[in-house]
Amino acid sequence: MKLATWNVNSLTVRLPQVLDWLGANAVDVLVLQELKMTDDRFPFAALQQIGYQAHCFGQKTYNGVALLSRLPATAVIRNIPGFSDDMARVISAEVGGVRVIGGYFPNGQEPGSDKFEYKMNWLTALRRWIREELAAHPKLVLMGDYNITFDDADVWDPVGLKDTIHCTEEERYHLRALLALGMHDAYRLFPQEPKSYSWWDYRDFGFRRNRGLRIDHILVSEALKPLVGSCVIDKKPRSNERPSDHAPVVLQLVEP
DNA sequence: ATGCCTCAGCTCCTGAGA
Repeated sequence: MKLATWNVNSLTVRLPQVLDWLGANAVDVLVLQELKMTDDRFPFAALQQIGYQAHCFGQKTYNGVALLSRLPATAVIRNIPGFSDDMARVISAEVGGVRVIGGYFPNGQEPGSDKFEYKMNWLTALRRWIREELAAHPKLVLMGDYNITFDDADVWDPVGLKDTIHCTEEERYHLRALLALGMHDAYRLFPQEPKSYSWWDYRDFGFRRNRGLRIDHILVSEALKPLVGSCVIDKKPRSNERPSDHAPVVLQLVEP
């Protein structure tokens, strides 16, 4: 079973690239972030034609997430139960015996801002919910655009970007707290090239100079950890014409 | 350089992203 996450930064613009990518990468589940479209514009038909059913949770202009799968997805939940939120950031479902959660974590803008406080509250609510979900569904994957780096290895300029958004101790505390629930950063279960990132700024030739951050993550539960065969960042789509600024991250689960 | 790029929309500028 292959699962992937990709922040597409507008599905309207990126749909052809998503269809191409799915044609070349036979994943079973793909979660998307930053659709930037309402549900009535979601391309169900185009995805169905290439063998994917989809559940979406859209929003005008900002945010918006979706879960695509070959097998039926059941018990679909939108956003974090019990956490009132007017932004569409989370979609989750049961697929092939695995609880799959796709999330577009808040950006946070700047430490000390209202948006940063919202990010902290959102992360606290997420963790409370994930703790419950893990108890009910031991085989769980939490993936998406976390908008947080784990440590300096995830940052192209750890000195210059110290304590800036995505790199603060407060944000990283919440990432480690998810690990403390028994989750594992699938990417770091394997040796990886140094300076591996999942996002590069559009400005100043960020991708060409590999000035990036690793902020898109796949966390797997204890029960799934032994089944993780590989976890890779696919940098190819970042070289497309009109690319998303994020690359897809792909997880391979093997049979037990 | 409170910009550099990209996207959406109350679209020829602004807000937001990261």
